[in-house]
Amino acid sequence: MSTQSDVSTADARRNAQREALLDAASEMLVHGGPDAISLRKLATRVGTSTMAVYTAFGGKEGLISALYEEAFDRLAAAEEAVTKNPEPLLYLRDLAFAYRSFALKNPSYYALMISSTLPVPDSLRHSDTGEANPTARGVTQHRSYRIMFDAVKKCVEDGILPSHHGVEVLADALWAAVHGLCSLELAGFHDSAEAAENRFNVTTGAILRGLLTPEGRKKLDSLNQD
Amino acid sequence: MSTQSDVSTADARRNAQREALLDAASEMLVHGGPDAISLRKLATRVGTSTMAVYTAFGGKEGLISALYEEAFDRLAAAEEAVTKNPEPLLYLRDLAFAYRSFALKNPSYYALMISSTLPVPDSLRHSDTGEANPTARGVTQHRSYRIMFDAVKKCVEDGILPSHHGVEVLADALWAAVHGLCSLELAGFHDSAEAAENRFNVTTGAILRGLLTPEGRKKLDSLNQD
DNA sequence: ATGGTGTTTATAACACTGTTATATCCCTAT
DNA sequence: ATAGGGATATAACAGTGTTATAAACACCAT
Repeated sequence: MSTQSDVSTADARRNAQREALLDAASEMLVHGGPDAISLRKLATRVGTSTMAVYTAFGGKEGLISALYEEAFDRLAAAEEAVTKNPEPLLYLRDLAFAYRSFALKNPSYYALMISSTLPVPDSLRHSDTGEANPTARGVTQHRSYRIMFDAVKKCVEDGILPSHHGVEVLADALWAAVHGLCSLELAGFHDSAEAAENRFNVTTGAILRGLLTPEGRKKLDSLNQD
Repeated sequence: MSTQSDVSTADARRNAQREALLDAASEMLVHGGPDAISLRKLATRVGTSTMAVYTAFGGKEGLISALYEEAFDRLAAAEEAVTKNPEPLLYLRDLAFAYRSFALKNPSYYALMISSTLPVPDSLRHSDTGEANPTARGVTQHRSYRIMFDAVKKCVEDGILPSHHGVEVLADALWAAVHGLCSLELAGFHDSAEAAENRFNVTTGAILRGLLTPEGRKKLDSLNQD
């Protein structure tokens, strides 16, 4: 490691400190939410000054922007970890469940992701730089959205879901329902964990059933035989 | 008014200032979101000192808690303004649309309502005082929730929606979908206003269709004849 | 009407926050 | 080895919510 770090010591140290800041910030995020991230406390925890945040991220906004991107990456990783069921409808169901699991296991990250429901951290608006930036419109280009989109697309190609609505509308419909369900559950709107899970299954099942083509419904009924 | 104010001048002035603070705060909320509410600016705007907020609301938390309650009251008013269609299914559809209209017309208030998806302003947690407080569990006692709940209940009683899931699950399913759709739309996830509206109708229609009983589906098909 | 009492108010201080200016240091490239 | 440039630490600035203190006020009993 010593020789390797000699190649470009400065860049390595920069990256190391950048990740150290990100790690500490994410820990503070998980502990007390986005407001609990204080640049001063963060700096002292990492053993540097607040200026490090400005050189590495351009300020607090850039820092939480980086956390925001990491949240989407983690969600994408959770979705990618889902074994691709050959039955596209079941794969879609598994993806929805993976989304929920992510939200429940990473409530702070999830809250950060959806906290952009209006304030929109400013730095996340259509970056005119060509750089991929997971913001409002940009999210639809991110893997986390693309994975579910492709799964819906497959269902349309197989004739399970209709094509006249457009794939985007179908994907958004499922996304909206899943997101709404997770919001409710994280806010504490449930009598028990089992009740929340049941509600999730009933709702996602209903929205899929309501969108299905006649052929899709036949297939669903045959699957429910098991 | 002069004689009337003589009866209890102090209380009247208190209430007047309380509402003045609330009005100014709501204006600041609409302009720049919850973070744009500064107690100092609020006080100077109303023509008093920051202490007024502490005597009237117990602090900033109490102030936004009051705004939070007002947001739910406004939503309830918007729902109550919906003419009660004798066909419960159509009434439910109109309620959902009224919810969306409220969210689009009052984005700041709506953002405040759903901003409690996790941070939960602390003061809004299950107030052990018997006082009705629209928080997590408490919201289900609020009119804004009750109106939609009763509409769903009516559908169950009419045999349009099944009873084996329980009314709460059905109501939550619709609520979650509508909320998710509004979140997406307010975050800017739509190509045009018409596209967003279409997506809203498709999704809410699908989730209702997916939940319907066989009798309910017949009724829906007959309604779609028009 | 007047004096006492308790609440509401304004002022100022406190402990924070993010940001920025400045000056030092370290590292790299010549 | 040395001049130059970017990163850093220190400190100051402009804010924030909250709190202590003391004056003003309204009310009630005498």
